[in-house]
Amino acid sequence: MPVTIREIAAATGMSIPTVGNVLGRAAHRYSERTRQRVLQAAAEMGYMPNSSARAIRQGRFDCAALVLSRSKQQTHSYIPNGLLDGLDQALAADGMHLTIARLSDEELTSRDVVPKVLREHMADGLIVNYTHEIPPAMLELIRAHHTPAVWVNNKLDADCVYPDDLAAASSATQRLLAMGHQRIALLHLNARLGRIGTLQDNWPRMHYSVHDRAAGYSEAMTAAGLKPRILSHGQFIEEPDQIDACLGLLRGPERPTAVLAYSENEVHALLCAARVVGLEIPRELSVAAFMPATGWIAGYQVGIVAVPTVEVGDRAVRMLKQKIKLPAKVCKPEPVAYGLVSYRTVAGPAA
Amino acid sequence: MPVTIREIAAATGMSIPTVGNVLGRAAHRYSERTRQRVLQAAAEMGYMPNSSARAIRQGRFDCAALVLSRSKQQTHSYIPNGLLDGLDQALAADGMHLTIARLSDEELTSRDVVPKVLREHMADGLIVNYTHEIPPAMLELIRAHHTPAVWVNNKLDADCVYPDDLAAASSATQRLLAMGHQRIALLHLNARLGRIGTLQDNWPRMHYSVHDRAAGYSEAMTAAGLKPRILSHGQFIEEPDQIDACLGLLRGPERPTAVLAYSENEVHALLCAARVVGLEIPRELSVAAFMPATGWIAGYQVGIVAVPTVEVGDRAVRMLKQKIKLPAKVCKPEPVAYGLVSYRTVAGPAA
DNA sequence: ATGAAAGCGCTAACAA
DNA sequence: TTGTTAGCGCTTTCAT
Repeated sequence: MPVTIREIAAATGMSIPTVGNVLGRAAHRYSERTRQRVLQAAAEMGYMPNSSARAIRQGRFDCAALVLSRSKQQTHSYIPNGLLDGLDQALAADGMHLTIARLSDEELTSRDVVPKVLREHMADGLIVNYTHEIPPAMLELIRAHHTPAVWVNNKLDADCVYPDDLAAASSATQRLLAMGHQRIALLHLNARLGRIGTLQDNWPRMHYSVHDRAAGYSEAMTAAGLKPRILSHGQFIEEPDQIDACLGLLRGPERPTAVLAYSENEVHALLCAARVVGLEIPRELSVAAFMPATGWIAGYQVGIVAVPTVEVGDRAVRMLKQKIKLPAKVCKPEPVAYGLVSYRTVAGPAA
Repeated sequence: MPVTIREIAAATGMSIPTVGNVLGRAAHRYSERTRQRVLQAAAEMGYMPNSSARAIRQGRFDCAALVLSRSKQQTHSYIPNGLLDGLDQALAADGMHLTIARLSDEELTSRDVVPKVLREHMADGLIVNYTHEIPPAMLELIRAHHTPAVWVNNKLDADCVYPDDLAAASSATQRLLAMGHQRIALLHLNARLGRIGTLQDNWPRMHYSVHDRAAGYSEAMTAAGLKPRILSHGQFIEEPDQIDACLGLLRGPERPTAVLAYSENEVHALLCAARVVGLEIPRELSVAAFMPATGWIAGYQVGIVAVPTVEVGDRAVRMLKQKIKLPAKVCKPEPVAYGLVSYRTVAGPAA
């Protein structure tokens, strides 16, 4: 049986509100003696406030719910650690906490299996991390919930926070150009996100970063008077033999001196191919990848274009707090600039 | 303003309990007409039950909290998708949901920064996923919370659920032996988990699987009259050049015909080295790794010893539910058997 | 089959 | 400085 303020009141001979106030935000109104007695009794008895009782009284839950899609294919959660950190930190600043709801796409179509978090009222706002195109049933659910919602990692008309991949790809390319590289390739082998297409494609569409990273890269190359070179599954590679594809790139004519990889996934194959061909990194080949944090891959600490996951979480919570205050508020989409670019496998091209 | 049963009562002319009962578990006690009116009004007005109100009335939150350590180094959350799935599913079966609390080790030492989830009363139980050794401050916090707790992915004296790495390593090795392999090596290059040591080492210790996978493998090899061969950072490899280490293994005397990799991490380097040496997989080299799910690495779909993450989540929740019912109950540690072993990069040794 | 009354734990008025 | 009263939204008696 958990301890309540009533029991502390009984134990100390104080009234219930006195105990509540001392343990709450009005401790200063009471005498030192009373405070001590109450605090000591609370500590001894192991008191912890019941957050539901408070929630009901104050009319808010001090809670945000993170809504996630459920992907059967991926080994790890598509929640980068940084996102959780950013969310958690920003929420904790206002005494809020995070609750989780995962939905599989199947659940969304069959109406009765709606997860509890969306069926009941238990959060002041929703953070929706839906990396593919949002299924219509999902949108409807969120709307019907009448709870402020902010979308992360997705570009929408409003109320979203996402990494600015367009700008990041462009500036990363510019950096490589500034170092003297001319033959820079963009590598995107991972086919799981779906084929490259346009916004008219059927759901699930690819993540916006597929397009934006390619576009940012191309723009920077074109601006420098160079021809973009994108090695991308669905465009040039038919078979999923990634190492062979990379070998082709590194052995073919006009071997690139620098490669920008769409994600960690490409790096494995690329580093392997470089080793087979006998290229020294970074002297003969610079490698950089879009990743949330630095990581050692096959012995290399790979240069990264650092996806600003923490900041996305932080900004999403800030936006959500605004919307909780002013439920009618519609927020402009917020692209988040990529952070410092770290380049351990990157150098100028060999002379 | 969210809709309450009082407003539905006003709109339909029914009493508050009538509405509450119809929308709750006692709908059968009312006439068809009443039920229809109430349900329709609720639907039209967009009613959703307030879970805090219910929680306070019923004396339980229908909520479990997942307590996580915060690791600065890892790119992805150390929550395998499967764990979340298992937890979520088992909780949803009883109308429960999941809340998250992340603690950094720094927070644990300074007393006042205790996360809300551990400071307040908001869950009926705790699922603690602490992959390193549990810091004493943490244990104390959990104990002081007086809430049933189950530990996952860790071996403790009681109340824990963890993958049975010992048995899995042994049986995976036996399988390879049964296929005709004799020169089987265990590869563990990842140094991040800390050096291999004994239980007397200082915190943070390595994860138990480091020891158990090695032990299970060694046991099976020894039982077959073969000498175990463990290539492990801190034992033979001084520098973190993983590819070179793997090249050494594959080029050295007594080249193994099969390699059991501690995790995905080792596979990158190993596959790369195999390519450099020119070994055909799986004909000349079989590769299997301990991983939660199959994944393509550098173009290969790697054989796995499948970490039973879903089942761990499921079992943890079951155990927690028992402990919620009988708070005094102490549960025996539950090793979870590894699931079906899938082997796409594995075959018998070349004759 | 339905409603009246009471109460969960906490907090916000207000009174003393 | 402290206690009294009332009420958040919902559920559970117990009458009617």
